[in-house]
Parts: sequence; structure tokens; C-alpha cells
Amino acid sequence: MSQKISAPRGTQDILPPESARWQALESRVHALARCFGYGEVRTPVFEATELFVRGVGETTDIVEKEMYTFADKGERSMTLRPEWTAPVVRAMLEHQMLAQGPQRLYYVGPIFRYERPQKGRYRQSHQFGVECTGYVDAEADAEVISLAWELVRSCGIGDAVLKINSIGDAVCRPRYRQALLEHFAPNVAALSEDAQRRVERNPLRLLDSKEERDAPFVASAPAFDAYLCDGCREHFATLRAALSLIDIPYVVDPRVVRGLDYYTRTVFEIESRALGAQSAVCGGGRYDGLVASLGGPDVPAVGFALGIERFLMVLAAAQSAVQVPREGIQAVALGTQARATLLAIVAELRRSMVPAFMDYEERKLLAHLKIADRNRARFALIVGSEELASGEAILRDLESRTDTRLPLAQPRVVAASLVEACS
RNA sequence: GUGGCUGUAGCUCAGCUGGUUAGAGCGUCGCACUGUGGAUGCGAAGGCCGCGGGUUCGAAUCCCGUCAGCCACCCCA
Repeated sequence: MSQKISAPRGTQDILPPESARWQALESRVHALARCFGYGEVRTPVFEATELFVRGVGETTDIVEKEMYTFADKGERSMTLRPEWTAPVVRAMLEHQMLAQGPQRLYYVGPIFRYERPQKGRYRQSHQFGVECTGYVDAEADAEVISLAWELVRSCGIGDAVLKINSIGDAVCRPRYRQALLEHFAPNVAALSEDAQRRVERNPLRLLDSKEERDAPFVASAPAFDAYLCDGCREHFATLRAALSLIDIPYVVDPRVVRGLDYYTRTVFEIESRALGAQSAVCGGGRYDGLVASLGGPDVPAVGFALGIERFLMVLAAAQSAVQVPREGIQAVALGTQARATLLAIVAELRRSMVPAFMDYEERKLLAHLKIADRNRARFALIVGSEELASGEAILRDLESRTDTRLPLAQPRVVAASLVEACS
């Protein structure tokens, strides 16, 4: 056993029938993005390390300890993409897209973070997300949020909650930060160890503490609300009005504070209890300074990322196991000659895009029918010596258990009449 | 990265305070049943008890290490 190679820690193989659920979600995602006018972007799986250091933020956990970084043979430092926003912005800059007005892009694909694996947390995971650039308007925030919410809603996830918040901008955030510092600093000794670290580094994250001993101080902390500048306040109000206008239920939660440096103003999360501690299925917000910080023009942007693995888990919890519908035709050949006859018909069926299955072993009819059943085939096309003699195959509807006779002619003709019979 | 729980057949799990050849259900395959499925009955295959070391006359069982999964923290999708 020890010499067997297994998938690296925190990664997983996605096999049938699970992969079918992925395909279903992915096609839903593509269709939804299309409805909102978003085009797909695909970027390299690895990028220059510098892109993430500048884009995500030097002091974030992602950059500090979670990146898969390596030197290539030309001694360049490369990093496996730990998130999509920085690469997408890089691509937009590289291809001069931002000079051409607002842009709407979406992506689906893997990200890599070196973390300790746990349910809903992997070293390779997959995200669907969008980036909308060029609008300062809160309607763009609402658009992006509604796209995420529409996916959740259309999949029938009942217990999902949308939480929104505003974390201000370059003008008012430092003021609020200062206020928080002044609130917590006198009580540092009473705080949990983790909280003490955060007082200096990122006071905003203190609001997110789960430690019981921090709770009283968190509860009495000043609210951002009072510190928002006029611009941010108005932006948040417009967003709330827009969400109400398009019937999207939300709660304002001051504790929603994103961990990546580039967020400004709007931040939001969609949570579900089905996930335990990793409750966030989707997270995003506005990042007006990111494009400029990556060397581009001063272009505002909003977006989100949704965890595919987590989303599928929530989906599985919400839906009861659905029976796979029957589909396609199982060719049942009894004898060598029948096998040749059916082989040709199966090939023609597949050319007509009708799923066709065949087992090549010499088995009894009963065994063949069991296989057909297990394959969830809708029909069985049976040919044995009797059928060859009479020139008529038996087409059995495995659902209604009724038989029809079908003249054996040229494979293409048989396939054509099967297509008709099955539709 | 920190703390804790768990690793026995393809899957879900039994296996008492260490004691002969490690069990069950599901699944797979075969037969009853040359030719009309999901059932039933009978049978078979499938295990270095995650891996490595130690204690012991003797280890799936106790100890240490390691790998992996899970839970919480941390972080985030």
C-alpha cells in the first residue's frame, strides 16, 4: 500500500457520477453568465509571483503562507494561481481592454492554496466568479450580487443568506481603523491571543472573532456606519435600494469583512449552514483601487468568487437523491453474428447522437438485461439467432416493459427508425 | 500553522480487558434460469487491519513515528 501513489493531500479525483453534477453546474454557470452579458476569460494556471504579491496584498495569509511558488528553469518565480481576480485584471491590462469602456468577464477553474485540508477546504479547489470593471455606480454592485444570488436561487438552495456590508474607502477606512484601535487598545490584555495579534495588523478583522472572551468588546465596538464618508454612505444606500428594487433579500452584517486587501466599499457573502465552519459559499465586493495598483488606469471594479466544491455540497444537502433518468439504447447481442450486426447499428446510433451501449461478452440474455438496467438505458435492442432468422430485432422499452419488433435492414436505416421510435 | 478525533474487503461498518484460520451488510461475479431486467435462494472472488518501528511468548487491538481523512481554531471559496 505504501508504494502506491495517491492524489496529493487536499486534492481529489472527480469521478462519475459526481462529475455529472459538476458538468450540470458548469453548464448552468455558462448559461447564467451569458444572460448577464458576461464573456468567459481563461488565464494561465501559473503567473509571475509578483502579480499576487501586488494584487492580493503582501500581508494577507494567502501571500504570506498559502502560495504554491516555485522557480522555473529560467529562475523566474512563478506561482500557481491562488485566486482569479489579479490574473483577470492582468489580462485585461495586457490586452488594453480597460480603455474600451466597461468590461464584463467571468471564469470557472481551479485555484491552489497550501492550507490544512478540511471539509470544504482543499489545496486545489475550483471557483466560478465574475469581474465587472468600469462602473463606479452601485447598480454594478447590485448586478454582480444578483448574478450570484440568481445561481443560488435557481438551484433551490433554501437556507442561503446574503450578507452585505460597506468597509469604506481610502478616505474613511483609516478613520474607522483608528477608532477601532482606540476602542480595543486599552483592553488588549483581556482579548484572546489571536485578537491581540489583529489589533495591530488588521483591526477590522477583530469584528469577525469567534472567541467568547472577545465578544463583549466586539459588541461595544463603534459601528462603521458612523464613520463612512458621504460618498461611501450614498453608495451603500443606492446599493440597498437597488437590491430591494430587484427583489433580492439581504441582511446588513457589520461583521462581514473580507480578508483580501483590495476591497473597498461594498463587500458581501452568501452563506449556508450546510457547510459547518466553512460557511461561505460565495464572497465578493468592490475593489476600486486594484487596477491602478497593478499599474493600470484608475478603473473601478466589482466581482465575486464562488466555491464550486462548497456549492455542490450545499446543493447535495438541499436536494434529495434524484434518480438518474433512463437514456439511450443498450445493444444486446447473443452470438457472434448478432454482435457484428449490432456493432454497425450502434455506430450509426452514435453518429446520430443517440447514446448507445454494448457489452462484448458472451452472456445470457438475463445478464445482458441486468447490465442494461445498471447502465440506466431506456431501451434494449435484442438480436439473437431467432431475430436473425426472422429478420426482426426486438426493441424493449425498459421502462414500460413492452416489446416492439423492428425489421433488420441496413444499419443506417435501422438506426434511423430507432431514432424515430425512441423520440 | 495549533489542538482534537479517526484509518479493518470496491463502499458502510463489527471485531469485548492483546490469544488459534479477521467478520457482516451492500456491491461484483457464478449458478438455480440457452432467450425476456430490477426479486429470491445458494455459492465464489475480494484483506500485509493506512504505512514504518517498538513492547510482548503472541498485536487489527497497547506505545511511538509517519501518511491520509474529519472536527474546531486560523483563514477563506
